[in-house]
Amino acid sequence: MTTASHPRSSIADLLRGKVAPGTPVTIKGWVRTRRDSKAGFSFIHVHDGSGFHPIQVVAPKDLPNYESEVLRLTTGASLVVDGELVKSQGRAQAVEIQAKAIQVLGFVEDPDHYPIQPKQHSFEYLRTVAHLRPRTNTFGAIARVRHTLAMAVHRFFDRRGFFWVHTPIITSSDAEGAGEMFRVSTLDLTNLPRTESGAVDFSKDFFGRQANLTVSGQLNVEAYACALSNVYTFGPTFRAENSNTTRHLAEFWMVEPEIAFADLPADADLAEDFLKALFHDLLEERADDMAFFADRAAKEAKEANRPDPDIIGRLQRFADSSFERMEYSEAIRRLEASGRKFEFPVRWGMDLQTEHERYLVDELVGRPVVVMNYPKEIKAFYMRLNDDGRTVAAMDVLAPGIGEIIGGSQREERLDVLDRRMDELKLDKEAYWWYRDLRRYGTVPHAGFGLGFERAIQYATGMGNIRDVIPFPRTPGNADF
RNA sequence: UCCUCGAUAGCUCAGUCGGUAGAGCAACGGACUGUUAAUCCGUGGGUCCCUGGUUCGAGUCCAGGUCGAGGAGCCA
Repeated sequence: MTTASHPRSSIADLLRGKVAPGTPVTIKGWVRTRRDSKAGFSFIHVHDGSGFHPIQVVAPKDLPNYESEVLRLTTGASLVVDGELVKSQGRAQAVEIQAKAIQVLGFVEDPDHYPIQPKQHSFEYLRTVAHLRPRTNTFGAIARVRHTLAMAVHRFFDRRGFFWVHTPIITSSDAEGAGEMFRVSTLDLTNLPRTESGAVDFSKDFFGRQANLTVSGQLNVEAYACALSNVYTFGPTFRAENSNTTRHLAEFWMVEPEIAFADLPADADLAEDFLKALFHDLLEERADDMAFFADRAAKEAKEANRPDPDIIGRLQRFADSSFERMEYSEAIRRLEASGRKFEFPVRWGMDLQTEHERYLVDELVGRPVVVMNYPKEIKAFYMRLNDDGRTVAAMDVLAPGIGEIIGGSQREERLDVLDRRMDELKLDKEAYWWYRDLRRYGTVPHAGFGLGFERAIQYATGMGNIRDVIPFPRTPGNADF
């Protein structure tokens, strides 16, 4: 019996009723649990990742390998089941598979030490077995949700006539201002070439100059927006910050649309439509997984004596209600009028701290808030200077319970103003020669934003730690797997 | 990077006043049952994170270190 010749049914399809009871079927997957009945058969829950739920296989004792193999199956073992889809006599499921033959592909060596047991594990522990954690309910669900959201990103932009631009992973921009960068080099670290003055001679390096991993595709994608009008980039992004939090990764994925002939309000509208479309599609396409996350979050909240976050209702409301728009100056006024004692005192000109964002979103408004037009001192050089001369057309989208999920701006399209800003910040204009060219040759108003993809997944699933919504997380001191 | 907390069986944890190691789950053996992370009985399983110190004696106290988590900052 060769497994390759068997057509394989997806367990999700079988449970969904795509196949009529009485039909012969073959499934392939991994054992979740096994229960034996002395009445003459075993129940095996088999999972193949196609959906949230496993399917129950009934293995009768007259199978030739019942004693020798079926009774030795433990959690994690892989197998092929040939049988018939039948209506279940049990209560917990509509259909099950009456096995005619079971072929074990792989037993679990040393079941006593198999890291994934049919019980609740701590996420902290599962991070140490990142290669096996996708076999759990939670991480399987996250993988499917992640995929669905990624597809929804592409679908949203495609339908609106945006083009996906593959911006480079390796860049030579040395001061994009978005954070510390990882160096890319082929130099021999034990024997570095030196210039006459003793500095490292990067002209001998692979690219003939210093190179780094990208911290943002924005500057590059602007070039394509100034030619194709509506574009976006979606790919990995790298920050060498020593951040140890539940919402930072050294390697994460970012979605960055860029729209030409657009101002900040248009940018905010796009961000709102975009997020709503993502969550709408997610609720529609991954109901089984989302029900699991909602249950989990509800149970967790109950144990901690907190109100149920109501993951699904929250996303539905998110998708149905409009985002609040608020000027930065207005946000400051509201914070000052709150009567709250904040750890960081509120004054115009400061950046909003986590505690301030929480108050605005969770307590004051209760739904997503777009804060717009920040003081220029706390924002990047490329953001468009407003007529008041002291604010720039920047925005942050703050989501309840998670904080900043999107950061964006209208870009400075006036060369003279851009140059003045770069001078103020002592940036090397030569290094940005091509970025400045975009303003010299047929400049247009344009705007864009960046969505932290993992943060969107966190918000959608209620997962507390960003390291648990990416398959193999990279954080300071950790690049295992 | 700063603050706080933690590390004991495969996993989750308990371990009193410093006196030489425990539970639940998992595994293994058995009983029972169209079972549902089944249930019941039994068995095996330990570098108590590392190094040093105090002590007759350290899982427990002290010092240093390693690793992890939560919060803050940076940000997406």
